[in-house]
Amino acid sequence: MNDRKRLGRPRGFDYDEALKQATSVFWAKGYDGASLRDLTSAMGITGPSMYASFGDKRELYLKTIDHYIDADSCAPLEAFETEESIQAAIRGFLIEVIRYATEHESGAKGCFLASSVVTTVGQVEGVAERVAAAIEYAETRLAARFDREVARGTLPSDFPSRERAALLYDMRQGYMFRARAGWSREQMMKDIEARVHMLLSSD
Amino acid sequence: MNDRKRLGRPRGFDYDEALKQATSVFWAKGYDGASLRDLTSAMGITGPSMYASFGDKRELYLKTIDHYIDADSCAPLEAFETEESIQAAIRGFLIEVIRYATEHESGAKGCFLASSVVTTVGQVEGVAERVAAAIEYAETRLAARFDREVARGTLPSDFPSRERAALLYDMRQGYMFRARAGWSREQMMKDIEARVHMLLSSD
DNA sequence: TGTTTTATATATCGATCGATATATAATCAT
DNA sequence: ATGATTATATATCGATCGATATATAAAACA
Repeated sequence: MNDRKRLGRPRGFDYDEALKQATSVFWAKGYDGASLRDLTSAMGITGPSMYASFGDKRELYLKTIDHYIDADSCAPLEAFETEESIQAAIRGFLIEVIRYATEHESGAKGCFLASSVVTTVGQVEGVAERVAAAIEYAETRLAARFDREVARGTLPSDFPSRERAALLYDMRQGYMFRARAGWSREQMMKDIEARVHMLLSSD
Repeated sequence: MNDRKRLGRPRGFDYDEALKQATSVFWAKGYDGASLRDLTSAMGITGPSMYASFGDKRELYLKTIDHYIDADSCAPLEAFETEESIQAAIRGFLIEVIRYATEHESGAKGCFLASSVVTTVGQVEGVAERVAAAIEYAETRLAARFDREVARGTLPSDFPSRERAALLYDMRQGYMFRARAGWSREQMMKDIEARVHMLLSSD
């Protein structure tokens, strides 16, 4: 169906890279605060190219959200899934969350979804369901590892996986919010061990 | 110094009520998304009256944030401080948070700070320190009651009050985020009891 | 009553907004 | 080479943005 070579003049910029730059602008300035001039300037393309490749401003915005969910916020989840013990997994997740919240390459603090996109729910059609899906997706992956530990016998058979996954995700949201308010990495790293312990407590 | 009667024509609108309406508009549309026409229309005043009474758009925005922190988000904290037992206090706090997140009179979901203001950190001068102060204020009040319970002997002497207060606040942020994404009151009420228990766990 | 002071109402400012019409450039198909 | 197709560049559209100049209305002071 889709040949590698398409008809007509090929585009002179990298689609995903442009989307990434647009994400940074939306992240830093918000949906309405990001003007088309801000966006196209950061993307390195002209207005008409943006409209031709991405649709209008709203469609570009939704594409940045989808791209972000797919590609940008996975390090904590991957740490959670690959660390050897469940303790190390939780610790790794929280450390990566804090690192991400405070040291993102774009210079923005927090999380695109939690710090910017959340404002446009109810204002930009299509946003609410994407945010809800992102929560559901992350919690499912978190709960899955807890379930695997239960199956392996390293967690008790009545361990409330889904409940603890939700709590872990709430901790993530808390860190994102604090980072946005200017909290430092060091401030947030302090009670990680206590949180690891609490997330695994049986009683 | 300030006589009750001031010189000149008295203003024809209620200052705090206008501020409250402005808050709703900023909450629903964000800082840049809220136009002066949106704002003045909701406030029931004309443009020049807004500028005369509140300054410019940015100053109005900061005033809505201050007013919101002072007056609008206290129900959960008050429940936390007035309930008889510490268990009931935590339960009451979480229930009030969920109610607030899903049933605010303005129709907006979530929390003004967590769902809108957070986007404008780094964009509108004066916002970051206000958000940080709001976190600090809430956590201090939460930790204070834990400390009181320790003093009363209803919590162990090594109970980590500040740490648990922070976790309780993170739960709040999680609920606000979920509410913004469209989660229902019922969905969020499910694991309250488990959370009450976990927040008080000693081991 | 007249002066001063503050608030409101009308009208409108220049700047910027998102979006596009038009023309040109670069590729594939024939 | 020629036509079809897609991307880019320039210029600019009407609408709306935040903000204000001017004139009028309503109060306290003299």
